[in-house]
Amino acid sequence: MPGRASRARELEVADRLHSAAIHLLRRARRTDPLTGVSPAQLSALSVLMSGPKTLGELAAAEQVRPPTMSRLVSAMERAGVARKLTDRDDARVIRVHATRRGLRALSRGRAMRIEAIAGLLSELDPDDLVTVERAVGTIEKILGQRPARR
Amino acid sequence: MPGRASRARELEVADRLHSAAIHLLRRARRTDPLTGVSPAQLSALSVLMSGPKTLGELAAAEQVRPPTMSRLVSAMERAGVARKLTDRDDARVIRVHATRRGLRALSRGRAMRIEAIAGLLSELDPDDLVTVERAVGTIEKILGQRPARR
DNA sequence: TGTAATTCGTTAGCCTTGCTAACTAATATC
DNA sequence: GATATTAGTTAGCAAGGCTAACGAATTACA
Repeated sequence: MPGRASRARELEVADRLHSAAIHLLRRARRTDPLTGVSPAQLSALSVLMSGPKTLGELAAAEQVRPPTMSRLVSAMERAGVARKLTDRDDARVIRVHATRRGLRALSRGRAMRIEAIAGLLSELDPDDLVTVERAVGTIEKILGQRPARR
Repeated sequence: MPGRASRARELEVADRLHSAAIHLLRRARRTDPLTGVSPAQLSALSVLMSGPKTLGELAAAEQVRPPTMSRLVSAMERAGVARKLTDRDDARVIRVHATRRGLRALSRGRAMRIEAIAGLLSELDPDDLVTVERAVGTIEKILGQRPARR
């Protein structure tokens, strides 16, 4: 059983990990305005990439409330990056599709973010890159263990 | 000189790092509504923990524009978590201090986020924790942050 | 079958937090 | 002493989060 010392270690690493994640994402987001599509829209589009979703599913995937997603999707439709279609079997349900234009914007925006982070990583020597890669795998693992809930 | 292969590696790691950071922060943010202090205020307070900063320094540290920080600090002052003092030697300069109450709010609110992340880390075996710790140090380095607390 | 409960999404209205442009006040420079 | 620069503020806009309250569609069931 882990004792007090490892608990303190976990807290300290958690603190720094938290901070690093915040600052990393801030850095990555700097390129977003160049896409013409907002960060929230890009994020929603990335969910839609795997296929149409109902509005509620999309809200759950993005961990926002239905009204927030409703407004976001309306804006996306106005921007021409998504379309709303009423479900054939249940007229309460709205199915949201990414348009071709939306998918193009997604890959453009995403590429810029990834590019920004990759640019930072290119400053690392190979050993450090391996360390980061392993840590990411580890974090993916612990995030996957407890499914998102709300 | 690094070749094509390492470039591709960097892009792949960047992609996964980006995604991991997003999901990690989503998880951490779930506790925010319980704090009573807004996320932006919490983040600014954490910078002030190491001592007073000028408004400009604070804006730079938080990677926001001066007007954004100006308004945030005013709100923090109204909320009693920070105070603004004019510099003795240069009357243009505002020095921002965290109040005792601000520091208490910081430890309360931040503790919950850190707690959430530490809870995830506690599922790791010691080797994996070491890997994450080293990777965080690496990322701090390329972001140009102090490896110290935040 | 007809009424009541539930579900899905929207509308309205609020708050926080980004931004730029344009300003004031203070300091530095020449 | 005039001018330029610097620090911060004000005003006004937009995005994106929330809750409360609502309408429409569907489901459950007496």
